[in-house]
Amino acid sequence: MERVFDQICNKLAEHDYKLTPQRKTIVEALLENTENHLSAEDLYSIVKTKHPEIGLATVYRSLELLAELDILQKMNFGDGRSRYEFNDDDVHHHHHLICINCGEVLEFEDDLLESLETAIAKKSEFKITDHQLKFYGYCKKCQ
Amino acid sequence: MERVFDQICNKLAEHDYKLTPQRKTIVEALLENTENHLSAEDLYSIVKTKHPEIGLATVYRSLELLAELDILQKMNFGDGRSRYEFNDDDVHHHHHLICINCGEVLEFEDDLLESLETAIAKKSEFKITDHQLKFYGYCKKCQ
DNA sequence: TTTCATGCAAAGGTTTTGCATACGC
DNA sequence: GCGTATGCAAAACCTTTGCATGAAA
Repeated sequence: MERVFDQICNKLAEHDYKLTPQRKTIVEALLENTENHLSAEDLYSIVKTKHPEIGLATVYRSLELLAELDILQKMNFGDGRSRYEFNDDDVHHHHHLICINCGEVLEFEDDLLESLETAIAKKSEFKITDHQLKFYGYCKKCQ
Repeated sequence: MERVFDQICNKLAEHDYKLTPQRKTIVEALLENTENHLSAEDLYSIVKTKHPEIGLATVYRSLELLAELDILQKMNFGDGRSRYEFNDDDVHHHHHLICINCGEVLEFEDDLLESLETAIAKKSEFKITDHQLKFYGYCKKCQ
């Protein structure tokens, strides 16, 4: 956990950004909720408990910055707000199962897409940097 | 083309909805721009040329209805607005290549995911109804 | 008539922006 | 001090909603 945190600090420093207390608190909140797919507003209320004077704009600006640096991935599950999670480049991608009834989001691991990706890249002449796979359906409870 | 149009009328009728002139014009605009991944606003300005008194709310309501009936699929390419395209249930799914520089969207066909889908469904106890796969990268021009 | 769809305007929700202040090197 | 980051408020943007009008069965 600490190592992840240090990596993030380094990546910020590499690009001449500072790890301000606000940014630090936001990253911590994300690290403590890796399974929750938090929105900006979610993070805002978590961070506010430790740092009551923080502004929502700072949360948005920090998230934008972290996504810019590929530390976070900005996701959209179709509920009108963006959600953020860590972007584990070195680890295999994981994907999402989204319940269209209750909104629950499950994750699953898969590396089947790597070969598909190279095939598509060749055919389309796209230089692919990332992919995102979502399955929609009904979770166990909602069927 | 005409057949597609009739199918849509039938599907509306099945569910006791009328094919009003506004809805008809919207469907026509979508049929004439199947490769363009139109947003509500895009459609609004297209439809306005043929039907100047139409309201933006009507466009949104029609799109919502058509998506509800699974005639359209509401998509999100990460630019803050929803885009709509026909949902060819009988045809194999197609997926999207999105250029993160210029925003161009290419489509590609693939049926590799069907087997993955059934495997995931079994493991997760989700009843999967749909999936969506997006590749992000740089298009030929932007590399 | 009765119902459903529309147009307009207003409201809602999320995200961005402007600007003065505060912070850290 | 100087440049960057912050907080606050306002604005921007997309989408939804309320309501009176209008069309169709």
